[in-house]
Amino acid sequence: MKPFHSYQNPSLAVDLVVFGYHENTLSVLLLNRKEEPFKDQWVLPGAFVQMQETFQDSCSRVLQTKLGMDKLYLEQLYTFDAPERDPRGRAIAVAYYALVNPSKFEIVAGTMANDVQWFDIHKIPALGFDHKEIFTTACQRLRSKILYFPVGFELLNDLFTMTELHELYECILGISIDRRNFRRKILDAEFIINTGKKREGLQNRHPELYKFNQKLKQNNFQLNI
Amino acid sequence: MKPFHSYQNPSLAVDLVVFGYHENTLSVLLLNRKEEPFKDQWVLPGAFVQMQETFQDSCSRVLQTKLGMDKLYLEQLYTFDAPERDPRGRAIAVAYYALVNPSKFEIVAGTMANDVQWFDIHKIPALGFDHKEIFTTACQRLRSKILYFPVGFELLNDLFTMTELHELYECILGISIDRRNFRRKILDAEFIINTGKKREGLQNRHPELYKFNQKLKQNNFQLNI
DNA sequence: TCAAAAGTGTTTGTACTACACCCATGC
DNA sequence: GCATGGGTGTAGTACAAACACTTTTGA
Repeated sequence: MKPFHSYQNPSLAVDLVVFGYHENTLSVLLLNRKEEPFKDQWVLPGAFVQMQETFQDSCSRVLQTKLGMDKLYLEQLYTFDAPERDPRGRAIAVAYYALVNPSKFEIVAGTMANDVQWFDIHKIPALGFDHKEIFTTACQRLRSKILYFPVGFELLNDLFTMTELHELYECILGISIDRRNFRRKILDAEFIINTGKKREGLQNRHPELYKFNQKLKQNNFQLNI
Repeated sequence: MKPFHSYQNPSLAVDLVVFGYHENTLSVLLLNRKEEPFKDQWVLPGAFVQMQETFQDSCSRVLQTKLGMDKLYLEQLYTFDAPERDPRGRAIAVAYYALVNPSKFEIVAGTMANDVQWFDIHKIPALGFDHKEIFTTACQRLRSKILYFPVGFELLNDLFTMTELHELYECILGISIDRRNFRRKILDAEFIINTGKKREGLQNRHPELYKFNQKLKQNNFQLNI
């Protein structure tokens, strides 16, 4: 058995769409490039895949070194292969998306970028490479995923109120959802568990606190919203 | 702007799960390897991605040269990156799945394989590499895709009867579906169009012939079966 | 006692399920 | 005329949509 020929292989990178939710706004993390190509433009964070690394490893490395984050919800999105997507040469991008609670982390620009910032997903600037397309794909995936898997909870605190969850769904889906029907459906789906605790110290009635149901039943629940 | 460093990059291949439907059986195309690793074992067809090729190009090349097929329904599935998946070294596989009407093609083993054959998806042999996992992923994707996109029609002739379509859905989903409800739902979804023609020369009542609706409405229809 | 947000239940309509009969054709 | 498969309709049920009142809290 021979090892691989020393073919030339396309370069291989992971690019990350990191979603964060804060104060009723869904945001994505962008960094401003210090170097050509696309110097001083905003792009998705990413890194070349090292020979011994899994994609997950590469993603963790990006999140850790560039952003000071780690151990997030991470899911492979799609692999982008347009030959002209990188002016430096043939480059394949395996896109992942991550969900973050920004209040748990503090972003750090690192040495490789001018700046790192959260952008409201409705107000993102022009992006370098084909990152606009990757971003759009990620938004679509998130919207469809949230309907059949309790994925949004990564964006919230461990304990959250029904209203917070409701607002998150409205924000991600971009529609308004009847509060009472939403409650019934999300409880029927058994995505969440009532902890019995309440959030204290508010002006109004103290809302019940829920948590994500770790042991959720496997049968592909479809949340018809 | 500098070109890429001469990093060593993982080798990059496409692997194809080619589904065919014939005589009420959903099959997958496997080839028997002539060389190590996994010599004389069955694997999914695949090829290394050339520097100037898109993944689609690579897939077409596989289908054309190894199988004598081309221009099929083709969709990217997932990118597999386990470091040990290929004993020759680090190799990334971008998996695609394809849908074929086997009666339109004749498979050819080519020079690279001992044999190429259709296998009933319920009776596939042990597969080399991580191809079992790729195959399983493809089956799941096909099952979920068929419920919200008229993807199955690629597996049938251009004109087909309602019964043929019904049997195809039962076969792919592995469940039995009420004939009359199926007809109503598939027509409501506007996946297909009645051509007004009938299939002649049968022993029994001549069934109406349908065709795939090219201009189907975009609003993500969910076929609740 | 008032304002603001949280919790709860009912009615209505639509869509899925289950099911049985008639029709067309070739032998 | 009969066997075989193809086409059609309806009653019951379950779930989603629409909607309003009561409760809790702090000020």
